Amino acid sequence: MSDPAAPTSRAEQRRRTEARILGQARRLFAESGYDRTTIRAVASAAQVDPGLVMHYFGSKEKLFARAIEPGAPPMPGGTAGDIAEQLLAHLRESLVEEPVESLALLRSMLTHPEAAREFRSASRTYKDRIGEAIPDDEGDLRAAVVTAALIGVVMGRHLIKLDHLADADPDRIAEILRPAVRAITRAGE
Amino acid sequence: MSDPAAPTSRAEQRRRTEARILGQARRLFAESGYDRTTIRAVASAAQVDPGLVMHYFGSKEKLFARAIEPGAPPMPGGTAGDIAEQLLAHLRESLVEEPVESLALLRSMLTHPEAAREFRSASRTYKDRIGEAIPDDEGDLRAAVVTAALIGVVMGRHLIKLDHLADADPDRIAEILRPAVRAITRAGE
DNA sequence: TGAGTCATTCAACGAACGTAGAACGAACCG
DNA sequence: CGGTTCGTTCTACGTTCGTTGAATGACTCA
Repeated sequence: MSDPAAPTSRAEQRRRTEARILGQARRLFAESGYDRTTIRAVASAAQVDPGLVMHYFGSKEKLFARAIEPGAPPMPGGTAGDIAEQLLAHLRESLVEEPVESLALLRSMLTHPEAAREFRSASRTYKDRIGEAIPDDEGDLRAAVVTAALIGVVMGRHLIKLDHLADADPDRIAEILRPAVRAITRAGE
Repeated sequence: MSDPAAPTSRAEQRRRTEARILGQARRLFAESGYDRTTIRAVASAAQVDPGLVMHYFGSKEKLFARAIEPGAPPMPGGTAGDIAEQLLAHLRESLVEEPVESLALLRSMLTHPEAAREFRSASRTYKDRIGEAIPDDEGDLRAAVVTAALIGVVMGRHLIKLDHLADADPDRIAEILRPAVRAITRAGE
């Protein structure tokens, strides 16, 4: 079986298998959340033995941690007006395609304490940056409000699949939200 | 029949026990979600045998259904401006005290399919009513957007407990959101 | 008072899960 | 070529859970 076109070295094979497992884990965590996603199901989806998943990732908890690893959300900056536009742009991106790692985290954060902690700390720096740019003595609160509201919209579309929201044009949604986001962040005041 | 000193009739006792179980179930479902709340934990919290919970409610699924039974959310109506104010008033209520039944539903809707279905159908009539009042050819979308955004805020406060949002004054939050809600619902245009 | 209803408990089953460790076989290396 | 590494599978253990059916004992009512 001399196959020059298929360089299946052992290290390479391992990398591929691990990536396949992690990909299926992300997909399943995003679809069903932490508790309802079993190691067995991930292994089966990746066409691998459950024991192998344990061997590579150590535990279900560690597999989950890897699955929701930072997607490095674009840090906003600039004036309040700039930030408002950046928030809307980021929202639009999150609406057009499903950000699998983010959805895995969002799906699980209400039921899995570790996911909740991860999300809180991830959103903290994000919000702080926004809060600084808001010319108001309650900038932090405004930052939290706009963050929560936008997350609600993303969840409503991808996870809850609310009517009219699940299949609407992302540009229209962003358009509708623009004045709202600008109002909350006090852009242009 | 005349037992003034012993208010413990059998029927009465049963009603109380059932109510105690249901109350603890609501609390635990709201705290931990469907999957992480066990029949055993509910029974233990209600100081009762797990078998009794089954005997009274039939199954965990049916217990959950009872726990999230409609809280009859106030149906909005009137002009777009009226509705915006009603939404803000309802939001304020949901921020001051934790609406346990609603939280049980919200906490579980991302991971429990039945809860998701229940939430979608519950929010449907709610959104429809809002959509009708919005003077716009995309009123339905605007209704869905404002609903999702407000849910995000309630979740951010009670379930995720975002900094600055979890302990802020409900009136301030409603105040910050007023122009946003009015913009999305096109109130006063 | 005695038979029967019914609230409640007890013990146990079967399934599913995370996890551990032994075992196999092919790729690697000297 | 022979030994070793290592990717991978197999089998099984212990726990937890939803659920069940029999058993208990106090209340009800004729």
